[in-house]
Amino acid sequence: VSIDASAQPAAATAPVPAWHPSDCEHCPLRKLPLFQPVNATELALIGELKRAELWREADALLIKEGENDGPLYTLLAGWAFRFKTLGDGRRQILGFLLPGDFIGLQQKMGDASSHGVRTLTPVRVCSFRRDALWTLHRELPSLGYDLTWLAANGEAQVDEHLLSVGRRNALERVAALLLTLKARHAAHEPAAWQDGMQLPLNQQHLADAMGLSLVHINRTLRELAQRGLLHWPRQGRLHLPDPSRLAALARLRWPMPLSPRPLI
Amino acid sequence: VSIDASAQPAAATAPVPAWHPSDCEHCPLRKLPLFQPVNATELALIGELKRAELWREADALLIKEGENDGPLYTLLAGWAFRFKTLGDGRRQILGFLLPGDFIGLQQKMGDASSHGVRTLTPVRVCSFRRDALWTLHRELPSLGYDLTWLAANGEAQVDEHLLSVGRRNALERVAALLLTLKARHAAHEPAAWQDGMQLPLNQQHLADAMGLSLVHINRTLRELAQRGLLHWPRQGRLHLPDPSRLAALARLRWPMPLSPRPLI
DNA sequence: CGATGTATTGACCAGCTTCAAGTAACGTGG
DNA sequence: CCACGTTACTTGAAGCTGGTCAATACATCG
Repeated sequence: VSIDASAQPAAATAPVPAWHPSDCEHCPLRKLPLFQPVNATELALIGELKRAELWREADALLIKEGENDGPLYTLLAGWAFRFKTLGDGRRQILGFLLPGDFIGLQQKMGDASSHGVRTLTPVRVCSFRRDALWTLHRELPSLGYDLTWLAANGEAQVDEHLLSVGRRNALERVAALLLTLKARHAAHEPAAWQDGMQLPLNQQHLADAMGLSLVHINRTLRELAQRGLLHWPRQGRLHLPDPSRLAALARLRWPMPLSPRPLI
Repeated sequence: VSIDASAQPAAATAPVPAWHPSDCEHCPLRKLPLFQPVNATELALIGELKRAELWREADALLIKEGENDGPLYTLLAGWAFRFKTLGDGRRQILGFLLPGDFIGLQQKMGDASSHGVRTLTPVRVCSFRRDALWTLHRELPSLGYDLTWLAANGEAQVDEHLLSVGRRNALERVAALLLTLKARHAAHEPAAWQDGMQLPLNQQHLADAMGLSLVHINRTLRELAQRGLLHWPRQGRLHLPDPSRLAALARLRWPMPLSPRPLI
């Protein structure tokens, strides 16, 4: 996929392009069982609040760390991650963002603490008007409820991640992360199970997500491979031959329950 | 403070006691600048949804891990903490709850992942009706917005915690945690700065929060004390003589900005 | 006074980090 | 088409941070 992102104006300065709310109806994401159905009224309001559909290249900064009035996005295609930085270069990846995830909730709600968002692949996003959060609540409480749901669900995901980093050892951490990503990925491409999944991460990303060093991530991956729990050829697709055994190692429930989520 | 919690019926089975919404107006928490003002309409709705005011003793389980239709509380007085467990006894404390914090948002929003809540001190809580979350959104979107704010703010707090556990060393972690608790505590008792703060935690709690062992927490505290950054006599009040130096050690912004939060 | 929970300290060890070097894959320009 | 630069991955050796085990001190409470 070759994308020239510079041809796209930045979100903040872009003139409002021709946009038809009806495009929302054809959003292929909504057809997935991963997402809750919406009624026509809700769909119409979401369409109204939409400002533009944008492309960004891989490794692009969607939201700057520390920014407190950043943009509001829904990720339509591609992967990204949230992160925080410690000033001397130490970086902690807080979580990964997959299609359908809402981006920027924290930025809009108080300036307390803030994180950055960076793309992992070329990405397509919906950008929303700055006042969308409040409008959604005011006009359609059901969508306001969905926003609370998304925020609470986001916290639950970070909770689980914190459990890993705080109390699991390296093998367990990597097992838990890869299984979680596999489960979330499978909800988008149920067909791709057989030939493994294309993970757009390198070992540095894994290290920064797990609070480990790059070197130790490498050793841990090789250990998992040696135990027959993982095949991940260079630049190739990730295979997890025995998810149940991995889940037992990580003390993780498997299969992982994924409840249908709102898509805004 | 001597409290016999067994004299109070469990929340789920309690008959609705005599309750006057006007009590909400006199809630001493609302007088603190930490909390956003509410108008009469909002106050009335909150009062309506309130079910009871309950006491719990110290070290009581407010919410069981794994429970997915648990109660909904606002913490009125006392401290508590959220935690997750790994099955073989390993426990990760996810965060600490202080008066004004809303408890149980995650439990109500999907069953994905769940955590427990345990009190640190004797505690007074408001319990809400099960459908309060939806009613708040439907009847008063401004309160629905507040709920989203609270959920997003909760995620931001866990984000910061995850940064500590993932990328700070033991000294930095403890410094960051104690400073954060000091800042939050000070918002409730601005007067108590001089003679230190009463922290209702033991070293095991610190260890489980920071992803460290009990022994290493002890050594870290003594190291901080030796550097003159901390005085914490047994069972006594915690003094942080030089918060700025602590903050520099932890690479934390100081003074810590605390924006006014909604109180529901 | 003994029982219990919490804090403290030492000795030893292991998991993980750091440093360093080497290999493989890929894109670019000559 | 090859030389080269760049990036990601791999591996070894050494060392440090933090874990485990175990014993002791201290405090509170019945």
